[in-house]
Amino acid sequence: MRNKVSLKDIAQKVGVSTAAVSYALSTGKEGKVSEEVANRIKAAAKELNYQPNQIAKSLKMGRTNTLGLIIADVSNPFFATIARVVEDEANKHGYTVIFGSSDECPERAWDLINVLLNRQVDGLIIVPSEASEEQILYLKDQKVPFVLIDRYFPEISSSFVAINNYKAAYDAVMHLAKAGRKRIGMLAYKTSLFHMQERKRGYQEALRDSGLSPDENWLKEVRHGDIKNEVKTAVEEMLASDDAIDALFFATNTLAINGLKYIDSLKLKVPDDLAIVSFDEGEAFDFYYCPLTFVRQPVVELGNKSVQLLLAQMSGSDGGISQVHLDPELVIRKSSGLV
Amino acid sequence: MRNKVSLKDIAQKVGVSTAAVSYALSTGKEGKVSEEVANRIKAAAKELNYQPNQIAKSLKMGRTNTLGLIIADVSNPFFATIARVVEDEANKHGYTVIFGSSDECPERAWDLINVLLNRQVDGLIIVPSEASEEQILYLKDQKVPFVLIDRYFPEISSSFVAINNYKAAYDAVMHLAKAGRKRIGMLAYKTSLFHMQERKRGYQEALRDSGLSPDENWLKEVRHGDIKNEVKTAVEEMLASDDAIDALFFATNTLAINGLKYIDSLKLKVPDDLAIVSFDEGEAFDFYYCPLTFVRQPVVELGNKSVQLLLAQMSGSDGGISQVHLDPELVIRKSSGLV
DNA sequence: AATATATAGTTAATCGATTAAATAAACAAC
DNA sequence: GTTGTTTATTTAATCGATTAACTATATATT
Repeated sequence: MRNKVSLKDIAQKVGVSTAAVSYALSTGKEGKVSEEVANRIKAAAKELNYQPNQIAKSLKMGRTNTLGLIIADVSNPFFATIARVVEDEANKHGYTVIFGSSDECPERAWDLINVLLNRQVDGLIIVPSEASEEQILYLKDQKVPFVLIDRYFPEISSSFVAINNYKAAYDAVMHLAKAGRKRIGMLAYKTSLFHMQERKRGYQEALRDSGLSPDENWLKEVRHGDIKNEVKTAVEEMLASDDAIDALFFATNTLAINGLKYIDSLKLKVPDDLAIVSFDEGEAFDFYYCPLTFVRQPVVELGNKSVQLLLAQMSGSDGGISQVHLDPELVIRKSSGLV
Repeated sequence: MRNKVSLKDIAQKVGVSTAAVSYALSTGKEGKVSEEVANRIKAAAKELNYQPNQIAKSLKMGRTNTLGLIIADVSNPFFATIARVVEDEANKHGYTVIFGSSDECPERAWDLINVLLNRQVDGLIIVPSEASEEQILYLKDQKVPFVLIDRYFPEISSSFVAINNYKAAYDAVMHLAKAGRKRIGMLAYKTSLFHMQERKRGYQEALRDSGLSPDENWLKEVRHGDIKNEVKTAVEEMLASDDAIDALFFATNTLAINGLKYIDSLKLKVPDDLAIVSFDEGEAFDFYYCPLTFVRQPVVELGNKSVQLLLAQMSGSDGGISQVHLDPELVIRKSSGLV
């Protein structure tokens, strides 16, 4: 079909062995062939438009120069951006990225891991989904180089790049408290994943430290399935209780989008009726009438760092574990009612 | 490091040749080994957790079960969705997708094509960028199976899946005319790409057919570089002229986002001061105060069809060319001022 | 001149899976 | 009992590139 040109063809044309061709074309092997022959080989390679077969090279070398990336949800711009950043950074280092989305489903993540390992990726970057601990342990056991990103399991020792979720949530809620809000609600995902636990812990500690006694009705959790309706019900309840919330902290961008749509439908005004702080930004928020205060995650740094850690781990003899925490930034705008 | 288990290991364990193992484990070769030995082999494979090395398989078979996808811009949700759909559909057929973004830059597209071909992808799906004709001709010449998507070159005979851009624009502008608008502007990209020419043609014909004499100031084109400022200037001019526009048709979602932000800053009200129709939808529009009338492209069908055409082309003996035009749909909402 | 040392190139094994062809054993046919 | 056929299994070549080990010159050293 194509790419008929192999080392053999060049060798034949020039009248040398394939070994000579290989030496001549690979950098760093200069001494092996005379300059004159090397030039003839290079000329022939160019003339025939030789493109090396990476598959053959990979088989021989045991490396594919490919990284696998498993994100939790492509349709979420946060992860989509991570994917893009990881790809760029990997390319910069001569690596190709193959990626897939687990859609928060551990079975799908297993499939992806197998597909990627069968394709001999040199390493993996993973946003782990719930109940995927055994996958991580498996990778450790198999000594596959990998780095977790965005999320990790505190009880499993592994390399990861994540943000300080506790601090992010704490600062966000503290900010609402300082803005004079007394009844601050939080909308989170129902998951055992550590990053979400940390966000909830940050929320709770901030309430405590502000001298606000939390109402259990103020912290609602929704499942991944039918987000739209669950969010609606949750917000409804937070607003319906005797002491309805006067501020709401969204634990993720998807929660914020769904929550705000419902809040708008109630004709509630942000920030007067309800102050808002969200996790993450998003193009979607650009048209929201009230500029949102939000927790900005250092997505680019997260992505870049994960690639760098992975490459280091792959080349490093030690195979050491590095755990990186990056600090998010609270971007204060109108929706929190202070500016 | 990992995946130490090869056919050889199983062969050794069971005490047979690697050929026997290969036959026993590949479906469709049932008759080749006795059931008893086959079972022992399968048991050993499971026990050792054998995972076939796809690289070796690819080298031998000359197929990688991988498709390459080159899109024009990952940060554009339209293309991001296409990427996702293509990936899903390809997975369904047992193919993995490696993809990259040309960022509308032909040099980058060349790089990507080479990277993907070196990795022996079995076929390519491409959103061609401007001035990439020679790339397409190269692929034809090399007999690489490929399908263009979203855009194509009418002067080059190749398989593609695209929408009827002329009709989409014609319908959109006709709709504005029927809504009583007399001075309808269009904001497009400055590019020679056929799909954009078609959108402009649709706009112009619709004006003509509505008996509206087009003003040359009403059709503005911006370059990809500094979109934000160019859009601002363009919209400014369309509004400043003696007969300022009373309706505006955006040729893409990115143009719409930038244009609307600027229009909002002018305190113009949609649709009263200015009626709007946009190409494409997007999460970003969900929060726009006035629901937008827009041209909905059948993204899922586009993506699925492109994969199907490619697979057919790859398996097909004829290598025939199929050109598919899908029809977009005008979704009418408030911004065009008719509902 | 004999020996050591570069230099330039080739040979052949290797990576892991597939598969055509060869072989061996079991059984049937006449 | 020789020949033919079926069934089960192995041998060995192959895909394309890399590279250790080897060979054959040419050049340098003593």
